[in-house]
Amino acid sequence: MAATLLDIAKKLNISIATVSRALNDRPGVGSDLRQRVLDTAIELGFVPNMAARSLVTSRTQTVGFVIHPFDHPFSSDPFYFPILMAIEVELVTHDYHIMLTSLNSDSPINLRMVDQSRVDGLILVGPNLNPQFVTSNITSGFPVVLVDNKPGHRKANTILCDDGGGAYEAATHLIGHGHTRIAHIGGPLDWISSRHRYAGYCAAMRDAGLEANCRAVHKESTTTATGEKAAAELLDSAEPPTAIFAANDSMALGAARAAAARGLTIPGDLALIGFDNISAAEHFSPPLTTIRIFKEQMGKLAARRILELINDPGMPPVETSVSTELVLRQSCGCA
Amino acid sequence: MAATLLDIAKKLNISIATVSRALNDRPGVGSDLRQRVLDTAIELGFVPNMAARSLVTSRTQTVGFVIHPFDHPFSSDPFYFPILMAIEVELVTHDYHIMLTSLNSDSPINLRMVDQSRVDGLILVGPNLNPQFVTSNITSGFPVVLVDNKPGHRKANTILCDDGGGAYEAATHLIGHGHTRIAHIGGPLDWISSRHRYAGYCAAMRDAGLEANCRAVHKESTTTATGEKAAAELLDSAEPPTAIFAANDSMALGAARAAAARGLTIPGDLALIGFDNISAAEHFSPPLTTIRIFKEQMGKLAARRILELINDPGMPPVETSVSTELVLRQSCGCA
DNA sequence: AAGAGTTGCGTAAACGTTTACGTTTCTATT
DNA sequence: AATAGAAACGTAAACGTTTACGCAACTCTT
Repeated sequence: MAATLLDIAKKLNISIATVSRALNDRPGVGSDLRQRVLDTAIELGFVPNMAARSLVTSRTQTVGFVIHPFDHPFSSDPFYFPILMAIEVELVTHDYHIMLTSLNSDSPINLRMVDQSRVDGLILVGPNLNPQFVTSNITSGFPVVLVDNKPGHRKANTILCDDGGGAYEAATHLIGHGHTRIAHIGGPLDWISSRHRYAGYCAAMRDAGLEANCRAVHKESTTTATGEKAAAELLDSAEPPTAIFAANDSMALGAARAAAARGLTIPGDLALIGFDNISAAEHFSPPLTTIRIFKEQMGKLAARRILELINDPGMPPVETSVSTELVLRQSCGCA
Repeated sequence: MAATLLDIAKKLNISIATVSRALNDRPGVGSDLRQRVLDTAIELGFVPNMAARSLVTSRTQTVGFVIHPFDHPFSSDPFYFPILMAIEVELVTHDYHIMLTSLNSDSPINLRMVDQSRVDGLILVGPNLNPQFVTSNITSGFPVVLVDNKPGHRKANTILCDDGGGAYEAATHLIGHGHTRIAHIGGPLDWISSRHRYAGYCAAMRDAGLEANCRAVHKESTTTATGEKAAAELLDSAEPPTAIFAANDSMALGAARAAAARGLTIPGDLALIGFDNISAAEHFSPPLTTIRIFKEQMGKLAARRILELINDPGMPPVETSVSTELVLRQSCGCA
């Protein structure tokens, strides 16, 4: 059905080699003939067959996007969807496609996608991927970039947001409102983002001389329910905090629930800042102050990085951190 | 690097044809030899090269997932992400992969994905896809299934949720609470889901003898802001409604804002029901009564349908509707 | 004007499968 | 025991590209 190189060649009484050269503008074909090839190519609606091409070039012009299927770490909002779409938009401008695969903890370490040589590179997303899987891939020499994940022991191409900086800014802002007993509700400490956010919080407290007041509780999940539970522990303790910085918006909303259950008003009795800027944050009452993550930017950078690696696999690893933004609303105590 | 059929053949002193037959368990190879082939295949870590295979079979074992890049119709929650993941999970059990592509309104009608014969079928998702693109694809004979979309004039393989039934149940529930002046805030009427939800609402009113009280406003977007605007119009009118059924949760939250701005309490002065059951609905105060959509089920069905079509392209089109569920919380007036 | 270099094109092999068609060997029928 | 048929395996072509190599016909130097 679809036109092939041979169809064009026969129509012009030339060889398929010349046709191929003309279409891939490689040297070795006269400019007049080249033009005639181009013309009849569009006339016949020619589109190169990818299977044939990649059989000989061993290039597929496809990158794999690997994600944990139930991975909505810092919110029940699908966190990674905007990143995925941004990657796709960027890749498509370079004639690349994206192949999706989910990988839960008990999946085999090897991806069929790469074994069958369906992809030229891999973008691994999220902190919940099997660490053994991650390291085995980044040491394989196969082009890999990590998003929101980072192996501790080895350099890798990584795209993160500035979790530490964002957390520092959030905590500092609460300090600026006059709070001294500021607590932190964090995520699992084996997530790089949780560690960085916690570290940013600690640094801010230290720089303000409030080191002794540091108070953090880390849970294994980051849902609203666990946020509520964590806040309950803090609020029911001997010296309850007057402000809470939660590692994500969902937990911040949970904290607000715990506060409401104890008759505490926000931000009067308890100031609150989250992280992520999910859609619910804006519509909450009071509207939730939070840290915005530029996910589109992260996706774009991930896409560009993987393309660079594919074209030059020898490049040394680079870690990239995208800045965050404090978005002020009312839960922190601002007007 | 990767082992090929020839490697196995040489190791066993047989021909690649026999190896291929053994691995694809086709007849024509003795059971003892077949076993030895299987053994050395896993010994050498053989994985068939997809490019070579699909070059000769013209099958890629891949389906394309097409989505409008800024398509988060019934909420700012990425609506289609759970559907996408469910499709992937179902396809992977059948050794199929999924290739993602975004298609905005000004994209060319033809998908590179299919022209380059990278996919065996297409799943088109969402109401915002170019209608010309949709119809040109479903008439092409190429396997296509639609999700949350349906061409008016022609039969197609379609997966919808029971928008009409869900809306009917929502409106009927409000009527059960004693309301008579129930308004509807709807989405764009060129979306099939908007039309069905509107129709369900109308049917419920009619069946209750409240036909004369029907009152609907449709906007071009479905964000919180437009929900607020629509509710404002309704609440500021001569005979304001005592209950509102919104076509999605985001608009319902907007309506709650408009109510709050007018000093109206929920559900006392204004009862409210949404649609979708987004995460924010549960954490809103009061918690939002809404209609739950079984997106995972929709994805699973879409995946199965496309596989059926790929294996038998001649099958007559089937329209599937997944039932919805009323989830009762407080915004409707329930305890 | 003879040699060297360049340009334009064709020939053919290669990528790793699947599969139609032969050929041999085995089993079953008479 | 002779023959037919089935079963087991090999040969080779095909899928649609890319690309190394070869061979002309030019263009340029001296």
